[in-house]
Amino acid sequence: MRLSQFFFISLRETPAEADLIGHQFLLRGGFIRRLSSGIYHYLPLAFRSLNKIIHIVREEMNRAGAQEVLLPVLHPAELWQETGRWDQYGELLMRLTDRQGRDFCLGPTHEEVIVDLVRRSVRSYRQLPFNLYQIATKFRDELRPRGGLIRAREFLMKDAYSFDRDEAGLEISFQKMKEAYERIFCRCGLNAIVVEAEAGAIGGTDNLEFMVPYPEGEDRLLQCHQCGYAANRERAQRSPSPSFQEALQATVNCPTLEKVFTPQQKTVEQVSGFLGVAPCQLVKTLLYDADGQLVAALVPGDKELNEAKLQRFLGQPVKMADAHAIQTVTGASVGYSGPVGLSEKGVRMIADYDVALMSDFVVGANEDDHHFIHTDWRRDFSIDDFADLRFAEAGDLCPKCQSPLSEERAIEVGHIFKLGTYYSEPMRATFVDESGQERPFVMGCYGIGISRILATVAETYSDRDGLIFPITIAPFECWLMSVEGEGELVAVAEELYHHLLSARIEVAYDDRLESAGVKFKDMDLVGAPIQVIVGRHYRAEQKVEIRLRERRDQPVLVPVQKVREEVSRLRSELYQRLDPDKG
RNA sequence: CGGGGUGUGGCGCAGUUUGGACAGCGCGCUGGGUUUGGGACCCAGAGGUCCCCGGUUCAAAUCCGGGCGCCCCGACCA
Repeated sequence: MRLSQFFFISLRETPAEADLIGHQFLLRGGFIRRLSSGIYHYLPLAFRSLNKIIHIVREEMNRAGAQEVLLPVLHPAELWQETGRWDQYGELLMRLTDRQGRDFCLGPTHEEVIVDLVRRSVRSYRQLPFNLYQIATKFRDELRPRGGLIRAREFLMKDAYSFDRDEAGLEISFQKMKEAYERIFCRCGLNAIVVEAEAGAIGGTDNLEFMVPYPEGEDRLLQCHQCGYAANRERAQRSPSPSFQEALQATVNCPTLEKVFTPQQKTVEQVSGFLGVAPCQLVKTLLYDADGQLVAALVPGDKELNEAKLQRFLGQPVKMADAHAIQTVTGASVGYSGPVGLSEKGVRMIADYDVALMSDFVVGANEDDHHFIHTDWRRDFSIDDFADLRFAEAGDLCPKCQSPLSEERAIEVGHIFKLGTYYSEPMRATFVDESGQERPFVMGCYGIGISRILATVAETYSDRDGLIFPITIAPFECWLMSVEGEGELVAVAEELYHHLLSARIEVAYDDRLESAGVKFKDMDLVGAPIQVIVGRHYRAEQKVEIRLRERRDQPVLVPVQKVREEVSRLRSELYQRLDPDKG
């Protein structure tokens, strides 16, 4: 491609709208432009990259036996009402009405649509298993789009749905996808860590996320470098501290319980500030409604309760008790709840492991404007169970091997779920098994953010001058320029351009009448992995300079006739690096 | 939805506090010339609903009221 004819518009200055480095380079390099919040144009450079990502995903999905389809973007409301997600999905769903007044949404995901398709087409276990996928634009009216392509409202996604006759079949489908995903991310140059995750709104049982560590990422993951345990923050479990058992047996050594006046002091910050104690000397009492039964969850004042853990422990969904329920059971308004005396009122008491280690702490007194100080759980109230209730954090102990966990931020690039019959059952999507029995399909679903991969690569591969693309998804494999706009060097560059094209190398040739400086800057900004320069070394000794974008300071000088060969060699080296079969 | 910020030629910004001058600067863009190893130089140009609506005033980019867009933090999140 000749740059003089290519739709390539780079920006000298960083647009004010971006503050992530990769987003800035994508904007400056002329890859993308914003149309509206969370909505982007993909210009030719970005589209070339996206197509390469798509090609990789397609190859690996096909290799794993999946088949590509293209499903509608516009979904009738009735389908979403069938599973209850029309209401559940909330504001994230882009809703619209057609001329007849019928409700539709733009698909944020396609479980309903695919189950509907399959239930009307597939009857027999003989037709199973299969896995259908598509690569298409998705719409989610994100509460807050951010980071450019990282979280957009309109984005490219690959979503796949597997249909099996039973759990064993699902397990096989799931493992195939896991392997395919590992290959895809490897080929894209992404170091994706597989972590356990919570199912969230999608439902189902097991699920794994593929996370790329990045300090500005919106997700957090916890990892054990000892045994390899890894989970996102929502899901990460922890072992109780080694002194937990002793703490259970310890004798009380705490001054007498005392009620103190704490007018208008409701939050942990207020109370600890007012009383002059550290937040970690408070115990928060959070009241939940578990299907009519009230549950008190206790966590240290400086820690955050993980509702998913509470639900998991109880084996049922919970919601925060409302102000009325709290008033009724504690006799006080929200903010003054405490554990003392609650058990007697039929509240189930569950405390985080950490609470066992505490003594002489502050709790709400179940009376407006009052707290207790010098509280001890062994003496002053009873606890039914200790459990892992709070979010894990760095330093907590691995649930598998008790080594300390580390925590880091990451970008989620893929997510695979075992759905089971979560959708097939309510939608009555069934097949007939060998014995003539109707059974619901056992499903899995598998997502990859295509445009998010591009964003993630941009974030994680750059230096101060621009992007540094992995060759597999670079818009061009090679970038060729001469330092002059006309003259002998240009003739050489022209010749090289044809050499490279004839070797089927994807080359961008900067034939614009720009100064050398501009061409160098643009070359580095866009980040094609191999750079070829006809310049002073040609003038001096008829040599062409070849270098890798990632190591600009280590060029090799070769005669014109050797350029094609050298570039080809470098190219295959770069591809090999990202080849999952090479190991 | 809560908190913070912001809106001025294509891009980045100044001017707004304390109303008044042709609404400025850098980059980019157009024409001409000189250049060509890291965003060159000279000359001459073009380009503006100062986010929108309303109000105050002799006078509004600037003050007041309302609205909208965009970015960040949080809530949220396949």
